[in-house]
Amino acid sequence: MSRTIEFKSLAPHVSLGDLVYQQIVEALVSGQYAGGEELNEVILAAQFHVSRTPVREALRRLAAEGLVVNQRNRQTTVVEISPSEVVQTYQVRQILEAAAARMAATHISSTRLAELKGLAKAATPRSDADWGNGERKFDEELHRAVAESCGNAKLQREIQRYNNLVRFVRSRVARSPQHLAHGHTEHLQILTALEHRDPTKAEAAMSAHIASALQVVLEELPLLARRP
Amino acid sequence: MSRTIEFKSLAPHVSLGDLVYQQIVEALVSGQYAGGEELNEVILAAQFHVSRTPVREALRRLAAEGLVVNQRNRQTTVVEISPSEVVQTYQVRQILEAAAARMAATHISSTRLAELKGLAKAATPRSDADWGNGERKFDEELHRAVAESCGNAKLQREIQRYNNLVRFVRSRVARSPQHLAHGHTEHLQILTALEHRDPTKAEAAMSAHIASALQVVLEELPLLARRP
DNA sequence: CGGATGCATACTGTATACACTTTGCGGTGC
DNA sequence: GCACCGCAAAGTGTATACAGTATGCATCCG
Repeated sequence: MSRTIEFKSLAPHVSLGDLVYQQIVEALVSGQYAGGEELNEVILAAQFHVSRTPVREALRRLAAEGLVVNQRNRQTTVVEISPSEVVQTYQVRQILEAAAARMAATHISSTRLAELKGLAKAATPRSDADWGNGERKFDEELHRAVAESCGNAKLQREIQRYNNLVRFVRSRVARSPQHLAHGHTEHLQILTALEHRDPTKAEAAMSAHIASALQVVLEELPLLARRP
Repeated sequence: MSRTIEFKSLAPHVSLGDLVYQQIVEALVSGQYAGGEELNEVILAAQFHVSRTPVREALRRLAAEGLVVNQRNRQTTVVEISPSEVVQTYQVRQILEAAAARMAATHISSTRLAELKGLAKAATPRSDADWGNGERKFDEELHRAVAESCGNAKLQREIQRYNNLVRFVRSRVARSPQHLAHGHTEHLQILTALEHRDPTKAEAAMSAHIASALQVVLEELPLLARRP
């Protein structure tokens, strides 16, 4: 299994710990590690051509975010996601982002709204094969805009922090891009509620959106068992 | 300023990093550091009679929780809490715990409810000087019970993690114990809603409770300026 | 043949040494 | 006198050496 990793990047004032962290997150979120797999500090250090110190730093950070588990004197292991934990993760996301949507309805700037409308148009598929990229970008930007525009930096921070776990969980269970098409009308409803500056509707739309995303994911759950 | 710290405790399978972390949290939450104060790794290591490694670990963890800030190549500093950040912190807490209360209404066990009722009785003051301890214990246990009984381990974890920041913020601004007396009837309303298994009322009661706790704190805000 | 015991091994936990970055101060040249 | 340059000190970032702990295996005893 070739899992060699290249970087030693050109970034000047970013610590190796940060780089290693980002690399491992990317690897985890793109499904390169199996649930329960052991992450050996020495091996990782060799792969990244750094010492154990930055690797340890990254692993502790990942553990704090819930992507890996480390018990004292044991190798840290990639978290195993049970169906019930998928539900729990989406529930927490629902709680955080629904609240953010409610607040964003009164705080979001009109320029930001205009940006989103542009992306929404771009995401509308010309052909049916055309889904994918445009919709994914719209999805990401919408959620990001809601978090950034909620008017509460601490809530924004929690949402973005939690997003790593969400991406991790999703990468374990969602394979088909069907949820993208599925989510388009929901996204538009959220956007419309924001345009109308309607907190209640924005909250409800976001809540429904995440609930339905969970449903889509749950239908694919049998996949959970067989992972690389 | 004698800030010597004793431990080197008897705990067998707890790492020094954990111990240092707990000690610093305790120090931060009990107001032993001023906002903006610099936390020097070497000095802390000396105070705890350990090397810099566990200290660094603890500091990174605290940074992840938002109690301190560290920029690359700069000393980590204790976070400075502005009035607006007090509001933001309580808002996030409100979002998380109100949701937990709603869920706990359907999940909490009757034995747990009985425990809480016992504490509630014990917290009712015989004399007026008697507030304080009983009420604080009731408060803590109620919030803990709600988090633990919400039926979502991930939500519970986020609440407990966030609680460190809440305690930190509160320690900066709340001086008088007046909020304890103030909160008693609100606590009872939460408990009653839980007993009635009424999610909506439980959520509303918790939400109102935290909002009013914020109000009490805001009235003491002038204190924010002058800290040790 | 089964089980317990001791040892080797492979890790993580901690300490320490070294490198790099930032910053403030002092000297020097204009 | 002022500005700029350079250097030294202090502090963090990283690497590495050392210590401690859990675990599997082999061996020995019953």
